[in-house]
Amino acid sequence: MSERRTQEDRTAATQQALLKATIDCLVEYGYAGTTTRLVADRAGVSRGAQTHHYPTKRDLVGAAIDQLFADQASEFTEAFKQVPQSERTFGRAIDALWEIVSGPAYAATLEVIVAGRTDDELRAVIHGVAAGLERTVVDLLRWFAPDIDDPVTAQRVVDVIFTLVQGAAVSRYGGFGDPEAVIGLTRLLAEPAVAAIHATNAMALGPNRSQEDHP
Amino acid sequence: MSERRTQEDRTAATQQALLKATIDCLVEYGYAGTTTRLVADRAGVSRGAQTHHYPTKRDLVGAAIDQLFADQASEFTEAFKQVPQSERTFGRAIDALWEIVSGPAYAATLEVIVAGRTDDELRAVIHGVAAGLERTVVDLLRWFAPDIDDPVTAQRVVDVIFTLVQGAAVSRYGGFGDPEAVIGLTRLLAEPAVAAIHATNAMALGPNRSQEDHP
DNA sequence: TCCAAGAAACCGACCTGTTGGTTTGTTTCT
DNA sequence: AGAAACAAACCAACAGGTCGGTTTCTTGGA
Repeated sequence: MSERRTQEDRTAATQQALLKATIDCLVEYGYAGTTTRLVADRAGVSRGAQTHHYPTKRDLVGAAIDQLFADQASEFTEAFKQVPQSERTFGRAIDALWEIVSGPAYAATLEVIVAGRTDDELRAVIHGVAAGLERTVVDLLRWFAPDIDDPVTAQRVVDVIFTLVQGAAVSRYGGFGDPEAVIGLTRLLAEPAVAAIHATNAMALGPNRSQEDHP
Repeated sequence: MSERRTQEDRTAATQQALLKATIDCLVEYGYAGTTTRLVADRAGVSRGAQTHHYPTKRDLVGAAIDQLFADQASEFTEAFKQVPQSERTFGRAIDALWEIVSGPAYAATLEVIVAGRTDDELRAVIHGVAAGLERTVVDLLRWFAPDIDDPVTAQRVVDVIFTLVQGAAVSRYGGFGDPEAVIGLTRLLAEPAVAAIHATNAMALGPNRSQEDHP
């Protein structure tokens, strides 16, 4: 019965448990409702251990945000990767996106985004990891639209789609409108919209955003 | 110096001050940071008075939500009404929408929406007033697109636009993407999209949403 | 190989401040 | 006089954070 675990293993285990519990609590009770005690309990970890690994609540939530965004990135990649080659249309991508954004992970994400609105340190953390997640999503979605060569255009299309799906998620939380219908409509219009963007791309968009990231 | 005020005046004044202070606090400190003491202080009202008019925090915030959504409705109407007849294009409407959603009122709204996600009573209040606000916005935007006769289509278009703008607002808070660019693009694509919707409207959208509200 | 000493993980009691809500009393209008 | 609006003291609950002490692993010298 003697299970001798290395220190590294122990820290990894409890930290993992804590972060998972934190994310769960964010989903279930919101940011304010996510107390350190609750997290510790849920993680099956003593409060002392929690404070040892994450001295302050911000440390805890900050680490959880890192994990959360990383998880989301994997979730995206996973969901997209398993779409058969033949079905890689924009509509399908939107479906996948919508499903993910409807899940618990995005609830937690929205929670920290809103919390970050009035918490400078938190916001800094979020903005830091947001860029990475965005890059992942962009790369993935670009994968779904190989016909778009211009990286700027691709970026814009992805932006619009993601923005729309995100807005739909918020609408659902708020009880506005009919998010499902919006998504359905978006799915229908996605491809023609891309064409339209291609058409308007050369003109009228000059002034802003001259610099762009390049591989 | 004796200013004799009627009871009715007094209650109206302090309640008004409290609700305004509540909304301000929501904007500045978020839902969790909006404590009853803070609100009372900011309203220049004793805590006793506050508890007299709104015995519980939920009563306070609930009333504030009513006011908030009513304010938003007026703000929308106001902003839209003062757009000259000649400029009533969808693009212009989107600009107005974006400006409003970038303002403090929407920050407070998002705050309570997210809070409502994990607070049943709050959510009930929000869902209650959301319908009213939605109706206002729909009516207003329809005003900007008189060529859309079909109420179902009009509703859908408005839904999409509002969803997009809302998503852009959240994106900005989260540090995602380039919300301004998304809005710009939306403005460019709005009119062609309407045409496309008109084209696809007859087909493929049958199954869901057969019933609709009618004037 | 063994074992002492150090480091890291862990534990739970404790402290301080704040929260929402209650209660008791005072002022202002009716 | 009676009711309301208002004021402030008060309370229990709970938050995040600190702290002394215990257990578990690691390490390096005999």
